[in-house]
Amino acid sequence: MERTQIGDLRKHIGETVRIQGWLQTLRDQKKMQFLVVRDMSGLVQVVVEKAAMPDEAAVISGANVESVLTITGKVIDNPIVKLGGLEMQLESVRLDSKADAPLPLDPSAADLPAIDYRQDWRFLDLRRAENLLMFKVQTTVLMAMREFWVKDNFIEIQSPKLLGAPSESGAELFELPYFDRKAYLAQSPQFYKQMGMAAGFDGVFEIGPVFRADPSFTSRHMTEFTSVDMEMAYVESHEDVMAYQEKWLAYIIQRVKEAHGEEIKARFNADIEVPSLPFPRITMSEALAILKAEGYQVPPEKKGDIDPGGERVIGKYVKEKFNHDFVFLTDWPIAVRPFYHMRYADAPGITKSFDLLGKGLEITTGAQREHRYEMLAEQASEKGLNHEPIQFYLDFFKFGCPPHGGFGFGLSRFMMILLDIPNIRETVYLFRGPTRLNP
RNA sequence: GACUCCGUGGUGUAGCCCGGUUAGCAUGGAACCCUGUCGAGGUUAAGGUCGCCAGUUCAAAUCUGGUCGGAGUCGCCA
Repeated sequence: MERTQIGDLRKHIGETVRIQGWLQTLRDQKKMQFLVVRDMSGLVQVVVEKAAMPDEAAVISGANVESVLTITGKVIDNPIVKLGGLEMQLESVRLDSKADAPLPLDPSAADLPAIDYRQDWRFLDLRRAENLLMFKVQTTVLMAMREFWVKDNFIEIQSPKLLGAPSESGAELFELPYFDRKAYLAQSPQFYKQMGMAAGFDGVFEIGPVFRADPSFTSRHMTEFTSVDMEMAYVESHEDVMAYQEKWLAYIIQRVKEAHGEEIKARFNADIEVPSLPFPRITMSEALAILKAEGYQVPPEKKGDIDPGGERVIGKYVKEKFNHDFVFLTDWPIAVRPFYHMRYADAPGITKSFDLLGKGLEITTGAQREHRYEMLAEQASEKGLNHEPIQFYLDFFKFGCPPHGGFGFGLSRFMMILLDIPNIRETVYLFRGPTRLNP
């Protein structure tokens, strides 16, 4: 008999079907057994009259909660049953995998253990309905991203994560032995996605891991995370990149709303709203003025940058003033931007760059890139960078490279703001941080 | 790297401020009971020398110092 999804049982009233899943609850009474069985699609109550089937009842009595069962039985419409108004009358049962008792972590318990403990038992934690939904949503997000790009003839790339030389700063690179020399884990696909521009791919994107050796202990940092990166050719300015990104994001959110909006509301109490276009844009000098007017003191050593507290204030300001969850902060001073960001011809102290804040959280950095070899080389020197390790990169711009721009986007940070989840460790399959390498 | 807070049975917590009887509660696990239960219910017993080390004291979960672990904020960023 084929397996029936529990969520589809309503279509099989009166039929005998086969379900497979976890024993979530067992109420073992003198004459009757009531079991709640869970699969990815839902929950169902299964009833057993002990006297009628003593062998089956014995198997069930010996199975602990979270054991995996295969059950056949007849689907009965029964409005008295609180769980979906239907139940299955058991005909046969097979114990496929017995769970030990007690469980270190009960996926259906009302109280949640601390996040550190849950990470130790992540596979059990992931059995929780919230987490299943989280990854269903993430799958939809990733698919929508690809759909949007593929429709626009973007090329998907996989750039190497093993690097031969520290490039940009080097401070946050993980170093590892590589045969008889050293290698480094990529902290960004930045240079390699720009190579796609020089390669004649008009648009490229990459969704893949990046590694940052930052000893950051916050609710929004990881040492390994999934970066969503894109680069597009023939832009006139960073405005073209922002205009693209906001359409892209609105499409993704639209797809999430269609596929999961109601369930997200029920499980996370988060409203999925498709953002209006265009997103508000605020230049950095405006942002600093707004913060001043709001009475927020940016630490003086920030030199034109904004600290996380300031970003939250800007996020709140934009919500109140424009009723918008997103805001582009544009035109950052060169001091706080990398050498490859293009600068304004008429204002060389300002880059044609942006950050995207979602609900006050930084989820993207983007810019038009400097594609003129001489300018780029000069800006690298100005930042005190040795040309030798980045010469392969500078070469991209020596033999014809279209003007271009792009962005990097934090997948898990986006999941945080989408589902109103305060800790990034909740939004990632397995968390990696300075003190977390297992499981 | 800096700072703040936390560390009590498997899990979540009360007690800590104002040291002093068997460290309380909930949940989970075990056994038994229970005309269909549904956050099931009932009874019983079990499970902790209060992260670790040292100190103060007649006496420390409680006060002090150190140490380890965790959470968070900042720096850095996605």
